[in-house]
Amino acid sequence: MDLALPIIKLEKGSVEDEELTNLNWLHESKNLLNSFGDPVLRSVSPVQDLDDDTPPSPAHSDLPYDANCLIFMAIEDAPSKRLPVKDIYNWILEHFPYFANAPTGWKNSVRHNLSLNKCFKKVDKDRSQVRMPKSFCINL
DNA sequence: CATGCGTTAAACAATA
DNA sequence: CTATTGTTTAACGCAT
Repeated sequence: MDLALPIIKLEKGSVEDEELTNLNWLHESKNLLNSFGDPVLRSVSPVQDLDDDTPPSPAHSDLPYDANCLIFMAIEDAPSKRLPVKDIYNWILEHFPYFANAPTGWKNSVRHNLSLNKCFKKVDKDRSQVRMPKSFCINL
């Protein structure tokens, strides 16, 4: 149990950072949630494109991926590697219709993860730009 | 069987 | 004062 830094579990380390570089699936987005119309949509789609190390049926719950991963992706996708809480919510909502109106309290979970994990760090405006009061970024 | 991890709920301090 | 944001506990369920 050394530890060093558990951070996200990167498979074995031979497939480099797929998650970080594999954000190609969200490229322009915009028409990702275009096939709406049914309240029984399954979502969990943008990812089926990924390799396959995480099949969509780990006996989990309804969540396609861990909140941790979603937050990670959201921040990584950000223009400057940092996002305010509200934008994180927004990012998730825009990419995963699942959260549109299902669970109650997933936002709470997001905040919880942001605070709990060492992977995310809170930063203030520092001496950069004026907009953006506080944001989270990935703590490498 | 015990421990660790992730998720959810909820009680709150701190700010905006 | 209200709403949002941030931190922290505790309780479960599941995997190791």
